Amino acid sequence: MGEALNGLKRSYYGGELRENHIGETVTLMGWVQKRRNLGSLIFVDLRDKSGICQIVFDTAVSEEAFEKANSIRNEYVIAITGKVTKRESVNNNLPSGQIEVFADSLKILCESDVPPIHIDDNDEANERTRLKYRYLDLRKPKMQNYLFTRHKIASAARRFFDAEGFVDIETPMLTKPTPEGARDYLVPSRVNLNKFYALPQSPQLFKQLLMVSGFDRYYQITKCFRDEDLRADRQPEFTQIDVEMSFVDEDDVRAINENLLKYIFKEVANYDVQTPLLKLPYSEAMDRFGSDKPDIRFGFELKQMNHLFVGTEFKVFSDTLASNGDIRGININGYSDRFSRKDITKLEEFIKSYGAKGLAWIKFTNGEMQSSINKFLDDSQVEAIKALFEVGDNDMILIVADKPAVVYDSLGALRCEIAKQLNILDPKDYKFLWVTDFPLFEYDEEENRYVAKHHPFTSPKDEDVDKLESDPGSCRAKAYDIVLNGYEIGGGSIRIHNSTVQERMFKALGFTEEEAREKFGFFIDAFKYGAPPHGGIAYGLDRVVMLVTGTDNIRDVIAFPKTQDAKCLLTNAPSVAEQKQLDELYLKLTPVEKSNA
RNA sequence: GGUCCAGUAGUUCAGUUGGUUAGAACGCUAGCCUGUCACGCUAGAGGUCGACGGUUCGAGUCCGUUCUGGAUCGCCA
Repeated sequence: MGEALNGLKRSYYGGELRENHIGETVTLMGWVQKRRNLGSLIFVDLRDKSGICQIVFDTAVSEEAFEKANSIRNEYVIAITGKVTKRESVNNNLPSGQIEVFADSLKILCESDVPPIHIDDNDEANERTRLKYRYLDLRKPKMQNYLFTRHKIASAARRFFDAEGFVDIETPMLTKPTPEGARDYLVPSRVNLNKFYALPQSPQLFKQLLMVSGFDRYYQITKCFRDEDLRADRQPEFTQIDVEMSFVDEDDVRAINENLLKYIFKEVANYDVQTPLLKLPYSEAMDRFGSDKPDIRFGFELKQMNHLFVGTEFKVFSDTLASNGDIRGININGYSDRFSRKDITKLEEFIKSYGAKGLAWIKFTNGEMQSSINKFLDDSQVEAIKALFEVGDNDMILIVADKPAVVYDSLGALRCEIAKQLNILDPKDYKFLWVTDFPLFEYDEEENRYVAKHHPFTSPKDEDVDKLESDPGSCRAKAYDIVLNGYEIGGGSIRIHNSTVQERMFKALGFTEEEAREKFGFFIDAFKYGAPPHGGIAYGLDRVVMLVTGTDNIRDVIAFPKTQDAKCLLTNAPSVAEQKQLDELYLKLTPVEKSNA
């Protein structure tokens, strides 16, 4: 049982006390980090959100108070009143280590069971345990710092947008299922039997309608939901900084967002973002880095080698060329000695997960060349390769031959994997860039049709509008992604604001007129009543926080995250619904063999 | 849907070729201790080795199934 406050007021956060407070009588409240009992002297490390402050109980207090101090344990919630004193022995590891508080009185506000995890940044408890007791895990200073940083980023963004005349407008959480894109989370409607809302994958349509309504500049920091498989950087519900502007083109949107990033990174990380940011067309990003979200903190760029192997005896390469495939390599320049044959075999295993069938290699060490394809290389080829990759000593060329998509995927991932293994990535080195000029469509092999690469409301480049019907594959979009250190932290586009072009777009995507009407009729209609040219962007807030805090786990920056199975280990959601609820919704469950109950 | 990794005390881990009573550190409990801050010293408690099944005289260890968590490919307009 805990004692009541009875009007007692906290006068300071303990971690904020310094030498200038010496002599003051203070009241502190917080959690017991640690008690050290030396017999007739007890030290207590008191923790609150500001940090740690050492409290001392000695024989000057009443015997009763001393006994009480002796009874406290880790994670008890206590309030103490006492005098700030210069320490006899200082602790330079503690910001408040010059002082301590000699306690006169102690209230135990709440006792605590022995916690299942240690409240300490160095605690290495299994994530399962941490998530089950998330409220304890979040007591760790490191975890608190993640969420404080998250708050600072969101808060800086709001200040920036407010100053620039953007309006924060909420859009519905219960909305219309969207046929394109990710799987929706569906919500049954009780008063409209057999009908469903979907949770928004993004406020896309609503923010565009707000532009039609004339709000001119909109932003919202809001949850979005996608029922897809999770990853270390992907959660089923995540937070988007959503932005839309009227009467703008691509450069206008990019310019204001560069200022936003400059402001946030200065405020939160004291980092100066150099603007204007690098702009890389999609085709160049793929060509040089094999990725549309390249990490440009290091080189190892891809080079096409097809012309060097025309007429080669090496069957893998000749077959690749015969089937319009691609042969590309990367030069791991200066690190050849860091990779044994065994290491290269592991790299080969790595790229196989991306569909590549093998990895050819050429090492140049101490003036000598070793290679897995030695017998297929003549002197002129070797010279050409040296020239192409500007080979110096201690270089290693890694080569993949396959369908272009496989070559891009595997080598793009490989250069990042190798940089990671070499430990040459500085997380505090923020390398931003825009990737621009995305293809408008990509071909979906399964559905046998073109699908929108970004979304169906993305405007084609002006010069490509005429190719919507004749050559959709070559249409480029007024779309841009903002990329930071290999992560896509945001993406956006100029939207279609012309209902005729919008209808042509739906047609190109294979929608019949009826389908387009049924799904997006309200949207097409809206654009018949005067829609301004508009465009915007959306950031993944969680990813931005990850990059600023330097964690590679998105769950670290979300207070109550889900597991890979989209479960919440704390609340045990999702769970079985009560029959009464199902009956009200006229929902009937299909028995499944594997019960998750 | 596929591939890979992990699961042993509250926590993190060790556990040899299958062999006696499954160990360590931290944490916890009790006692002692006036300058600790990774306090120290003494004593002690604490285990369904994720679960089920199999092989064996004998299984933490081998085999199968399954559950849980993680990484990743597909997927994520």
